[in-house]
Amino acid sequence: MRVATWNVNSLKARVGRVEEWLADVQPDVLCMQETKLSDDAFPALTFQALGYESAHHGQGQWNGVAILSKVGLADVVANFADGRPPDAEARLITATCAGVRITSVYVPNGRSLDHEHYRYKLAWLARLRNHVANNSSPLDQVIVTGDFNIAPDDRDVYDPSKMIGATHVSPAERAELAALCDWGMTDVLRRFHDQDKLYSWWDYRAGDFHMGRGLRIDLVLATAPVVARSTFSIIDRNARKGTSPSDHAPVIVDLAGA
DNA sequence: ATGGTCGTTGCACGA
Repeated sequence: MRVATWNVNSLKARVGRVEEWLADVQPDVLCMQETKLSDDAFPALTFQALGYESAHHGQGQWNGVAILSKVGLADVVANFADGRPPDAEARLITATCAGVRITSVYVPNGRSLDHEHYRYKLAWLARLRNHVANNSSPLDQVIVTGDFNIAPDDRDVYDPSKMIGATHVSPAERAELAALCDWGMTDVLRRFHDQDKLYSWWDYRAGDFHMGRGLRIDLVLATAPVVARSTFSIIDRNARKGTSPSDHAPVIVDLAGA
C-alpha cells in the first residue's frame, strides 16, 4: 500500500500535474492540501476516472484538504471531531483507508511569531493532538500527514541561521509536534533517511529549488503498527520540476501488506 | 543588491 501527501497549491491550477503524477506514481492513497476549492468545484469525476474515491473538505479560495483512495474510503470526518464548534478554516479531513485511519492536515502557517495567526497555529496544533488522541489509540493504525508548516529539526532547514525568529522552527511549534510524536507517532521518512538537505518545500522565488534552499515541512506521521509495516519512504522532488509545479513536493510511504 | 514567484482576487496579500 502506497500512501502519499502533497500540498498542491491550488488543485484548479494543478489538476493536470496531479493526474500525471497519479498515473506515474500510482499511490493507493493521496492526501492533498491547499486545494483552494469549494466542495462543489472539487474534480471528483477526474479522480474517479483514475480509479480513486475521494473526500474533500474545502472552503473555496483558501485552504482545502482532500483524501483520494483506491483501497476504500470510509467514515469520513471533515474538520475536528471534538464536540467543539468547527474550525472556520478547512484544514483537516479524516477517513479510513484499508484499515488505516488517515488524516490529511494543512497546519496554519503562522506568518510571524508576533502575529495573531501564530497563536492560531499553536492552538490548532494542540487541538489536532486532542483530536487524534480522542479518536484513536497509539496501538491503532493511524497516519496524520500533510503540510505541517513545521521543520522538525535543523537538519530540515537549508540555513538555520536565516530562520532565527521565524515561524516553522520556533520551539513552541516544534514542541507541539514533539508532543504529537510523544503520544505515539513517528516521522516515517526519518526511519529511512538521516541526512540533511531533504526538503519538501522550496520558495518559488530566487531559484530556491535550483539552489537547494528548502524546508522539510510535509510529514507523514504514523503510529507504531503502521511504522512496523513501512518499507520505503521518499520525497518525490521530481514533482517540483518542470512547468507549473506546486511549491511543495509529494512525500511517499510504502507499507507492506494490504 | 537582502530582490527574485506564484496562487488567490481584484489593482493587495498570503505563502
